Amino acid sequence: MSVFIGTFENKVDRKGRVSVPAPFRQILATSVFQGIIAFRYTTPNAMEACSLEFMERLDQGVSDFNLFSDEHDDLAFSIFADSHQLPFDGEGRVIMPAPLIEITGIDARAAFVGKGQTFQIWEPEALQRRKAEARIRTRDQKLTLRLRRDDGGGSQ
Amino acid sequence: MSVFIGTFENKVDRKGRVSVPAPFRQILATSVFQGIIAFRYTTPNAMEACSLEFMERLDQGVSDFNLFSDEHDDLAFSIFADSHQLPFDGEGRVIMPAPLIEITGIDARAAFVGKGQTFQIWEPEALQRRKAEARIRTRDQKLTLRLRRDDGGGSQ
DNA sequence: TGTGCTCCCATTGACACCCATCAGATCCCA
DNA sequence: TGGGATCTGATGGGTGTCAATGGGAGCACA
Repeated sequence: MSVFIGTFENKVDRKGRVSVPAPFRQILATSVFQGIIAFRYTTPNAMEACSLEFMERLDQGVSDFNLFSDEHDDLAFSIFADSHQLPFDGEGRVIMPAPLIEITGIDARAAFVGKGQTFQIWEPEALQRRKAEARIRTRDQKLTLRLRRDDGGGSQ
Repeated sequence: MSVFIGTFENKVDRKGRVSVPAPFRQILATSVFQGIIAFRYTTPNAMEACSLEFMERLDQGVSDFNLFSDEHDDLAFSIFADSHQLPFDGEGRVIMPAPLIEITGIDARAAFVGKGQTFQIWEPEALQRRKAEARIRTRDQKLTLRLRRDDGGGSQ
């Protein structure tokens, strides 16, 4: 197992803790950092999450721009500055940081959505709406899945 | 753990001391010099910071991003001359040097912003403005994150 | 003698760690 | 094939520990 697959909905307790789904934790088991990195990216109402290793590879990608260049600054800000390192507790839970709760509107429950090398965390109802939209759009546009020629480094 | 991630806002006490966030300190724990190097670079209203080791790599020009190779003298002037070596006290705090306070406009609070291999220290409100800018600009320019083609070590 | 800095100690509040319970799935065996 | 035993994952809650902060005592240097 190496990719995040499936959707799981878990409870957020009054301390702000959520269990990261066991299948996801299993994928992260080999990571040096026992936990997840959560950050905001383009999708509104959702936060992205990944392993620390994935983040480090992003960093190297960013560094291919010149360090201290404007592009690097902007990207570093958008990604690293608004990232949160969330360690697992003994039971595989993480604490939802306040800023991310605000962005996502997560309250009593959180939905974990696999996206391959990363996953997202949603407020369940917002996720439902998003899924409905996606269904309609794919039907209308008759989008089909295309397998990508395998070359290793997929982007996001 | 090897990259500076996240934003942390701490108080500056009347002696000019600030706690360096614990996660950052942990990354610096293996450094020979127990403290941080703070210096001014192009970003107005902010100071850059890193470990002593990172500074040495800059100096040798062996950093991954072959940085300023032509302009080493300029680099030496703009960075090394205005660098400050700030040791931790017993509680992991550093003292903000007057010149850097002046540049950044830091007063009662200071925000530590992870940028991967380095981090920045900001006056919190100036940081908010900068973050908003960065977000707009990355969206407008459609800058996207790219994973560097994986050089072997790819875990997950 | 005064100023500035470095240790050192006290306080506090958050959260990391620990343990208990509960629900669902699987297995075992009569 | 049905019922109990077992296991794992999800959830709830208590408490000790540590990070952040404030302040004071001692020391160096002017």
